[in-house]
Amino acid sequence: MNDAPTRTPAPAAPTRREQILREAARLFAERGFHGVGVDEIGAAVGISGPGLYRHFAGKDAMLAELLIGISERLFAGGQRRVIDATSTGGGPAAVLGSLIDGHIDFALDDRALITLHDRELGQLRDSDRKQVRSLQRQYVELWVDVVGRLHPGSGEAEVRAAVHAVFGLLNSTPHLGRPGALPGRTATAALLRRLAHGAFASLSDGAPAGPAGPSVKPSAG
Amino acid sequence: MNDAPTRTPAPAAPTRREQILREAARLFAERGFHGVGVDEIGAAVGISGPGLYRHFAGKDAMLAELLIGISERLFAGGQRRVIDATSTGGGPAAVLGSLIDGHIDFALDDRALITLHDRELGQLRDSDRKQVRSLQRQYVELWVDVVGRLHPGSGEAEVRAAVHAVFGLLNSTPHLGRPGALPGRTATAALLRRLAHGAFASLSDGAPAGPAGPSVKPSAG
DNA sequence: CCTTCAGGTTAACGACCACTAACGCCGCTG
DNA sequence: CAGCGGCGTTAGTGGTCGTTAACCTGAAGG
Repeated sequence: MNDAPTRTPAPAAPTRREQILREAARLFAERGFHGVGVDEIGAAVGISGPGLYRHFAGKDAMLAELLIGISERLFAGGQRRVIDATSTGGGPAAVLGSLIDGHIDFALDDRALITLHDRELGQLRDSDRKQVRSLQRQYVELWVDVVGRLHPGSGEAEVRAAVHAVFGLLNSTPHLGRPGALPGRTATAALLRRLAHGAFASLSDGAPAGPAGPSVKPSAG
Repeated sequence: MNDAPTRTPAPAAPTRREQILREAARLFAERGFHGVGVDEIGAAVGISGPGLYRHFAGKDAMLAELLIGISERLFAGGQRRVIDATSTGGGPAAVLGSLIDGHIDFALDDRALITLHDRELGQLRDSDRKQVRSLQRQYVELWVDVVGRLHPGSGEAEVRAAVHAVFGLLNSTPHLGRPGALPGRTATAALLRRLAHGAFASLSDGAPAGPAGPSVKPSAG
């Protein structure tokens, strides 16, 4: 149905398709899928409007390829890291550390895709959405497995929720893109790493949930 | 609810406006601002299409009122909690605990608004967007102040980034709305509280960033 | 009873937008 | 040179959607 692989499919897909995908991702992340017209996408790569249809079946196809690609890369990378860290004799702590590092790399390198990942899923056709969700679920499972092994005292539902919460933490990178943010990529990565490890560490802490003691009852707004 | 006589003009707008706003928030969060038509919003409250224009100047006005309302409530609530916790003799730890609890309440009670908060900001008119951003900045400042006081060893940029990251963590609630998630609201709140405190605690930990030791060098993705 | 007004209704309009049609240019290959 | 296929162009088309116009209804109020 879709355009056949014109050339070598995998290694060095040349220029235009990737260029279009990158700009489309950026624009979709900035203004939302429905907020961007095909003319804008075309203009962003130097061609105009319907010229895009020589490379993609439609606007939906671009989004689908983006979201499926993200999910695949996330899951494949996570899987690889689990295998590598395990095969080199690392325990669950090492595996989790590698997963965190990998996710941070992804979040820092592909902010636009991170944004799209959980924003425009509803715009996909049913089949594509199912595929993305399946990949997401498998990726989450990698984390739940290792976190559950690290914190046997926590129930699976709790671990799963914690994993999602830490995803939210790591995926916050688009919000800190301000001007004079952190010194650099390395510092940001280090900070996120510490925060993520700190969050997970609280699962087995002896410390209770609320150290604030009295706290202020909210009641009325 | 019926305490106010129906003739009071301005202050207590009765039911319809609020009803429309609630449904609009839900729909916008589900399918995005541009993904929802006015007919759908109208249908959700039992009227059809252009009837909404008796209550709002337009679709944009609904979104603006939603986003400004969220930001105002967030900031006002945070401010109140800082004052209350401080006046009752609480130190920075107590203040931070109260801020966290308040944000969790908000995240659990108004998932749709949390989603809109950082998703549809770009759709606002310039003046409205400025107002929302200003309120957001002031809210962040509340957190940065207290977290900075709790962790004097961290630079301001680092603290700011950590605050944003913890916001991402706490705002992850829309992603755990699955079927058999956590037992209940209380358990979810307790978990989020622990995770947030754990993340902040890592700022002053003696523990270095990467406890995984050797870890797997990622290089290419 | 007649007026007024808030809160609806349906019909229509205008803008926008994804997509298609028809055509042009250019570097191949034979 | 002929022809062809990849890649781009502009003009047009159908559909959707926000918004407005014109009209209706029912309750309050003198």
